[in-house]
Order: sequence, then structure tokens, then C-alpha cells
Amino acid sequence: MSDKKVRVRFAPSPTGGLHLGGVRTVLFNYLFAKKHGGDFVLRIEDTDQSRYVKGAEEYILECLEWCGLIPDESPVAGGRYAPYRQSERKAIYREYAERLVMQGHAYYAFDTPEELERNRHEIPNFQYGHAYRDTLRNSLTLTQHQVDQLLDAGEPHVIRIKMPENEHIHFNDMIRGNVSFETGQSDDKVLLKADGMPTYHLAVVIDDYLMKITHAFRGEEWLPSAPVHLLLWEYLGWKADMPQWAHLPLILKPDGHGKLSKRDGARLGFPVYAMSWFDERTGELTPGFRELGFLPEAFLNLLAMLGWNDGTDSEIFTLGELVEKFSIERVNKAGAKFDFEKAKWFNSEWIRKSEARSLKPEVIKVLAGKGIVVTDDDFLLKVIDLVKERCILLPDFFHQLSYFFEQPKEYDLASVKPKWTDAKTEFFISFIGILAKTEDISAAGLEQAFKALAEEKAIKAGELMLPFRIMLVGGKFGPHVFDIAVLLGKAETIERIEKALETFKS
RNA sequence: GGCCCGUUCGUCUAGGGGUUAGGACGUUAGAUUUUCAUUCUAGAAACAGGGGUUCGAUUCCCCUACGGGCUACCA
Repeated sequence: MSDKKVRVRFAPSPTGGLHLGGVRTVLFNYLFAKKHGGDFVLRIEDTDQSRYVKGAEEYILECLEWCGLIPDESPVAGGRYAPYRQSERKAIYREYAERLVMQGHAYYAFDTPEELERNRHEIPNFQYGHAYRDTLRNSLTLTQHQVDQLLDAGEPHVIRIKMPENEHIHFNDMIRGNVSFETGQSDDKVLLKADGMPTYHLAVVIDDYLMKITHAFRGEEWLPSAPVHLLLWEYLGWKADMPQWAHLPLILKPDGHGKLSKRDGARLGFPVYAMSWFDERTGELTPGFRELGFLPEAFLNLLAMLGWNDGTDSEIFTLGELVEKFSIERVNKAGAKFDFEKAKWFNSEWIRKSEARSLKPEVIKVLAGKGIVVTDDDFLLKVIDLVKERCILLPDFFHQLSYFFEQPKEYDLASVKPKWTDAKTEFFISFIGILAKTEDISAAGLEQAFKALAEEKAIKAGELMLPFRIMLVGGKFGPHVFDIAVLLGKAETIERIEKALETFKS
């Protein structure tokens, strides 16, 4: 590694929700930067005006905030290499593109999109490259005079890189090792579009250079265009400053094949985006991990384990531990199929591992969403501790907790009524009497009294436990019934028994 | 089609010239929990195929197959 300060960037285009793979790219960027005491830059690649979606940039920022992956420099935080939105850097790119034309590494092309489309249709395997560029309308085939005339007349044009026909190009990817290409395989990519905006290819090189990026992480889908970028770094005379590349493996569909996409989430019933995304144009709401009840720590943890491990059997890591243990050498080459079951397991582990007080704000939100307003914080903390190991996703807290805040609306009568007897009614009436006389109740003491009374009445305690539970919570679930009774308190427990008795008897 | 990248249980993966090929999720069975979830114990489950190299390949090399990516004035 060089002695330069490590600087990485995440460069999303604001076109919609932030995908799992995107967040993982952010994560690896972040981990690498922080591991090496470097800077993490957020750069918005909004060069495609037709795909720009309002609100997407704010959404991305919010995602990063939720995850706790805060950029050191960004459009909102600013920084010495501002602006961080490519649309605001538009003026910068043309100069470099012209420079490439001047040097003979790029050229003006006047072909219309329609003409190119027709060529692609009519000529098998048509590519705007060495094989066809001499037959098209560009500054390679036109005279200097013609080109100047067209340019002066404001004729729409793009600037394309002139890919060498027979050059072997290779580079050392931090994840894949040596990767090599023949330059003639790639077409002459557009560098500057007719609207004056750069394409990704030009912008990424110029901005990475100007922003002094030292290590560039991106998805594997970018590998085929790497030679174009490499050439650009060379032609621009910046090769010594080129970042080290790391092409991350893709996250794949759990079933079939291919890259995981938004559609798969809807089809298979799990989120693909970090947070819900509402598409104003279609009115479609795509759910996110946050809204489904994932903890950001769990989300990050599961993403980190998709393509990386620390070499031990450990799987649960905090962000801090990930920063400490991360190493690019241990990132896998192969794509990973996403497994939602394992994702949920990570979340349940994190809920279990979390302190009740850190879970509290989220639980309050879950309950509030169901109309339960919590007034006693200490009580809430206690019940969270009692049930958290039974919750996989945050909304599970509603089911596990609601009966602490409101009496059961319905009882699982099928589990009690067929076996209900008058003797049982009497038992509970006596039990209420004992309860009323008990000064301070404990789970153990209560259980003892319950069992003693059962023996006295000659009823098996087991026949009574389930009904008691159903009286208190309504159904066959929840923690130990005497723990529940203690937390509910004497008065409330008595009230619930009395109320349930009415229903059970009739 | 062309180019590039990849391939260890169903899934995520560890390992690496000689191993009973390890773990996790899921799954199966049993135990515990007088509810459910947990927990515990046990089990089934993998080196894509073919050639090399080697005393010995799952591990290194080549080929094939398969999978994936790219092939836009999108990123």
C-alpha cells in the first residue's frame, strides 16, 4: 500500500431505492477506509438526467445514516473536493474530453441515436469500434473543416474514446488478482454525451483523480469496462495516481439465477432495499429492511458475511469489530445467493444481544403503530428483556408484548373449554383469594402457591397452567406464566382471571 | 454470439498437496421448557466432470461443462 492517505468513495446514481448490493459496497468501502484511517466520500453520480429521481439522494443519505455509515465528505457535509454532485461538476469534464480529442485518443461523433440503433439492428454484432468507426460520421472520417463547421453550427455530437485495436491491457484487482483484456473487444464508449454531461466512464476517472481516491470498490458488473477506465487514466497522464481496483462479487437471486433485483423481493417475499422506497411515478411502495423490522447492526452484519469472513467461525460482529477485522484479501470472488432465512437469524441474534434500553425506541414505535402508548419506561424495559429472545423481527414485539398493555380481546377457547370443569372454576376463585392476600408476589412464590392449591383441590397443575396462561395473554405463547403474572401485578392478574372465568364458564 | 469473471453440503462459507473436508442458516430425530419460541444432543447433507503435474490431488495447471456479468449518448 502506498503512503498516501486512503480515500474511498461510494458513488451511487440517484435513480431509486438503495439495493442490498449497494449497501454492501458502501460497507466494504467504509470498513476499508476506517481500517486504514482513511476518508469515506459520498459522490452522487447524477449524470443521467433522464433517470434522475427526485428524493433519491436524500433517501441514500438517510440509508447511510440509518446504517451508521456516515461519509466524511458528501454533498451535504461538503469537503475540500466539493462539489460532490456530478451534475454540479459538469463544466469540469468537457475540458478533459477535448484534451483527449486533441491527443488523438478520442474523437467527435455526429451519428444520431437513431442511426446507431438502425446499425445495431441491421449489422450483426455491430459495435461502434475499430471495425466500423471508419464508416460512420465522426472526426475520424470527416475533414477537419467539416468537423469545425458542424461544431460551429451546434450540431449535436458526442465524444468517444478511440479504443486501440490490438492492445493487451491488464491490471491487478485487489479481489481477483490479475485480470486482462484485449482492447479491441470494447467499443468506443461515449465519454461526453450530446447534452454535455459526461458518461460514467469519463466522470468516474476524472472525479476519482480530482478527489484523490486511492482505492475504488464497485460491483463486478463493472469489470468489463475497466479497460476503458484504465486507458483513460493512462491517456490523461494520471496513471501513477490510479486507485487500486476492487470488483466485489454480486449478490444473486436465492432461487433461479442472476443478480438480485427489486422484482425478486416482491416475488419471493423479502426486501431488497435497505429502506422502503416509494416511487411517485408508479405509486409503488417497495419495502425495505428497516421497515420490516431489521436492526441496522444486524443488516450490516449479514451484509458483511455475504462475501467476507474473518477466517474463524464467528459470524456476529459489531461495526467496530468489522472495521478492526476487515481485510480485502478475505473477500470472496464468487457471487453469493441471498438467503432471507439466514438474514432473519442475524436479526434475532442481534435483538437478543441488544440491551433493552437500546431496543426501547424501536419497540415503542412498533407498539405505537398498533395504538399502544407506553407510559411506564421501566416496565417496558422489563418486559422487553422478558420477551426479546422470542422475537426475530422488531414487529414481533407487538405480538409478544401487547398483552402486557391491554387485556386479551380474545381467548384461545378451543384449548380450554372442552376440558373446563366447575372444579377448575373453584380453583381459580380460591387462587384469587390467595393472590389478594399475598403481600409482594414473586414468580417462584406464586408458582409454589399455585401448585399447592392444585394439590389441595386434587387437580393436576398441568391442567391449570394452560388455562391460566390463556387468561393472562389470550393464547398459547409467551414467557413463563408466573413471570407474566408478576409483571402484570396482583390487581391486574386478578382482574384478568375474573374476566376470563366469565367466558370460560359459559 | 463475443469478451470477462466465477464453481466446497439446499444456502452462506472454512480449509488447502496427505483432514473422519470444519462451522453457520435451513432441515430431520430426540431431550428440556406443564404454552410457544428458546436451549441442548444427535443425524442427513458438499470438493462440477475429464485430463495432466505429483509417491499422493478437493487443493496446482489445462480443457470441458455449468453459472454469472458486460456487450446504451444507464449507471
